[in-house]
Amino acid sequence: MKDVAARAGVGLKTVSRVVNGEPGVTPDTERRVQEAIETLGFRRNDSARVLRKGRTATVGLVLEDLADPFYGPLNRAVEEVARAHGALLINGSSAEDPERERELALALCARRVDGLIVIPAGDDHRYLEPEIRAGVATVFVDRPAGRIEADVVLSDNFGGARDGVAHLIAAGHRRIGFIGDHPRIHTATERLRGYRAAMAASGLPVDESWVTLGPTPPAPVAVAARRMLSGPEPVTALFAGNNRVTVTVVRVLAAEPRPVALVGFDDFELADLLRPGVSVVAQDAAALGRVATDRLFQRLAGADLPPARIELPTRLVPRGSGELPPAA
Amino acid sequence: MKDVAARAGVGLKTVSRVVNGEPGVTPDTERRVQEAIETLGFRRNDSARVLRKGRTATVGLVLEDLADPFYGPLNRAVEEVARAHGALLINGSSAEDPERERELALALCARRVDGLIVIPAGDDHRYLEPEIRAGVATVFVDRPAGRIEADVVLSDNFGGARDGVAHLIAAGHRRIGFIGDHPRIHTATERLRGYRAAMAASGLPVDESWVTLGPTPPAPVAVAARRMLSGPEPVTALFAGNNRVTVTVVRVLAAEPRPVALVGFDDFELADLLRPGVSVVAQDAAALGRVATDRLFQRLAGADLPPARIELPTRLVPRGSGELPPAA
DNA sequence: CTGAAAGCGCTTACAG
DNA sequence: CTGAAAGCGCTTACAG
Repeated sequence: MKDVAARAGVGLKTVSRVVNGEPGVTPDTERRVQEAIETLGFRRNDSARVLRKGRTATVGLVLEDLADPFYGPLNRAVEEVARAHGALLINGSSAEDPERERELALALCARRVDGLIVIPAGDDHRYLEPEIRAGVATVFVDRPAGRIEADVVLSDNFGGARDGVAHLIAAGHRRIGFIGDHPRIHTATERLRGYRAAMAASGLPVDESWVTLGPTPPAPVAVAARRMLSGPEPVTALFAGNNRVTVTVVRVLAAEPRPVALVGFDDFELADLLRPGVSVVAQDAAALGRVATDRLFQRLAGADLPPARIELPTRLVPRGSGELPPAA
Repeated sequence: MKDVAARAGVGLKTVSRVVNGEPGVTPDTERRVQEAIETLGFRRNDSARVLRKGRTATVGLVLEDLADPFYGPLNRAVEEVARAHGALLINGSSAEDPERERELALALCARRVDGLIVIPAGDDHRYLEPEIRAGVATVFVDRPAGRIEADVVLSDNFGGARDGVAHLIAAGHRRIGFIGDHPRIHTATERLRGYRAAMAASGLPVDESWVTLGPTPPAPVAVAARRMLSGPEPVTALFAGNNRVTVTVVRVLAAEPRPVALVGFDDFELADLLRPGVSVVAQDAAALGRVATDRLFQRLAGADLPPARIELPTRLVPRGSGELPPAA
């Protein structure tokens, strides 16, 4: 910038004005500065700008896995809202590891992101307290923060699971299995709570062998599903606790001799093209991201809001698998 | 940092040493500094650090759509390699708009990312020349750069499509349709070239009504597919030019009275669970991201490499739909 | 082992 | 309409 000023024969401030399109520069001066910028190949350094202005126009997003299709629309929605506010997005995966979540979130804070959106992997977020106090707007999505007061935007996991299980009960099922994520994960326990509530509401007992919470790679989920489907009193329907589980269960059911009813939490592409179509409790991932980021920018705009818990409704989508009657 | 130094009764440089874990500080001094950091809630400002050091330890990624499942694994692979080198990832979607790609790429450069990975939407990247000259390592992925010399990592689009179409021909088809993306997109024309090569190699004529290149939302693709499947001499097989097209074609075929063979470019989840399973030409999206980012960090490490074109092989995955014989 | 001075490239607050 | 001075929060290069 100094070089540009020298070459154009003007002061630093004038170059700054031209670069930022500020008023108060003669057309002639502006032209000279522009020329100098071109010939010198000048490119403004935003780091220096940030250092002076305080704001970075950057939002950080910590999610579980950039490759998980569930987070794609959420990621994109956050980007779109950020873009509408002129901000860029730095994001990274926690890989469901609390320590990695922490490192990533703190690295983003050190870069002075204006705001932080976190899909929590851990259950203790007190490490963010100094950052929040220092002015980093923070919103949690999909799961609540642990041990701190903060905004959270999530789906109605309890109600969605309850409705999905009630749907299976309405189709005549009495022995219904539940396969969900690790109990450390809030959504998993909420959905299990919904399952129990639906069963209780219909006066149905729950045999604890029908319930599994644990890691959701294909192998252990398949084992759990097959176990529930064997023995003298197998379940006649399954409720899958998330999209990863659902896909594995569909694979297991394809190899079963008799039809087994299935409702899954989370919608997924092509669910309607399978035979039978897979009935799901759909949540709106894009809306989660949009609402969270809107909230973030409200805070950045100076709104003095108390920490809120915003719950988005889910939607039951019947497609066939959830309407199958119990096998004789 | 000044406050910390004052409170600990040391110089600025000593605080800097402690914060960065540099040697040459007495344990006692270090303790005093640490205490001051804690009580004052000091957090290092990386913007200032960057301004001084020159490197930002940040990589920028411009892709087409953060929500597209094809790019999820690529995105994650880039992140993992960057993370292994201690760098964070800023990314954004071009939405297949050349102007938006340009804005995004230049915004990333203004933030002084160390390197840039671009999945091109446009076909003229001369706007990046000053940046590359100024030292921004740049690698293109999935599609080559336009009008500049630069590294590019892509799949063997020509060979993959040729093999896929040859596979359909081997099953007995002679009238094969091709539905691909907009001709502005390099992968689309390469795959079409593969289609034509396979047809020519078997001495089969191509009726131009069997070929459509254009936008790939569901509606126009469905129209094109239905058109090819109607009339007195309908195609008996379809080659779908990418995963978006394949999904739509599967939907159209589900409503067709007679079986139509299908091979799609790009693999997708659940392709094996559909009936028939969808045969595809699979490319390794994660490998694309990994190889590109490795190349980027080689450049950042100072390797003096000429611009290269790295082509990754594709793999034909037969699952049923591509092995269907022509309907009688 | 420790620290004072200069500078990274911008913007802010002023003065002319 | 224009510009000189000070400063954002660090690190570098040096001296003690």
